[in-house]
Amino acid sequence: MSEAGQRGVPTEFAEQVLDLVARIPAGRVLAYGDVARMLGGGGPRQVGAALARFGAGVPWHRVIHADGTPPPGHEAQARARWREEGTPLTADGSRVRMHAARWAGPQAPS
DNA sequence: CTCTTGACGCCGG
DNA sequence: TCCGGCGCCAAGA
Repeated sequence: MSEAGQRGVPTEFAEQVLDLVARIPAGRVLAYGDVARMLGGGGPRQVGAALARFGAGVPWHRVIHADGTPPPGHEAQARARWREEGTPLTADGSRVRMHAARWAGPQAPS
């Protein structure tokens, strides 16, 4: 009841994913594979699965493909948010400049 | 226990 | 630059 869209019970790995994604500063992004590596487990697919099921309460639009493209089924939503937050985008604004927008991690300064 | 699926990533054409 | 195929790992049926 506190959270909507949450199906079933999240695994511990899923909770770690949500926690890290919630810490990503506005205007910055992480790739699914980046999140998996920072948590030190599973793989990019597990991160995507966690966000697909429990990502309703976190800025999931800050987690994208390694090449800077948004997740299927939410391209328009993600692009709109990037524009709002001033995320570094390509000239056409269709994808994120990973090299510039990639968040260093929870320890790195903003 | 086995098979299929999936908000991915990388390489080759 | 775009498209397709293969590899990885865990959850679900």
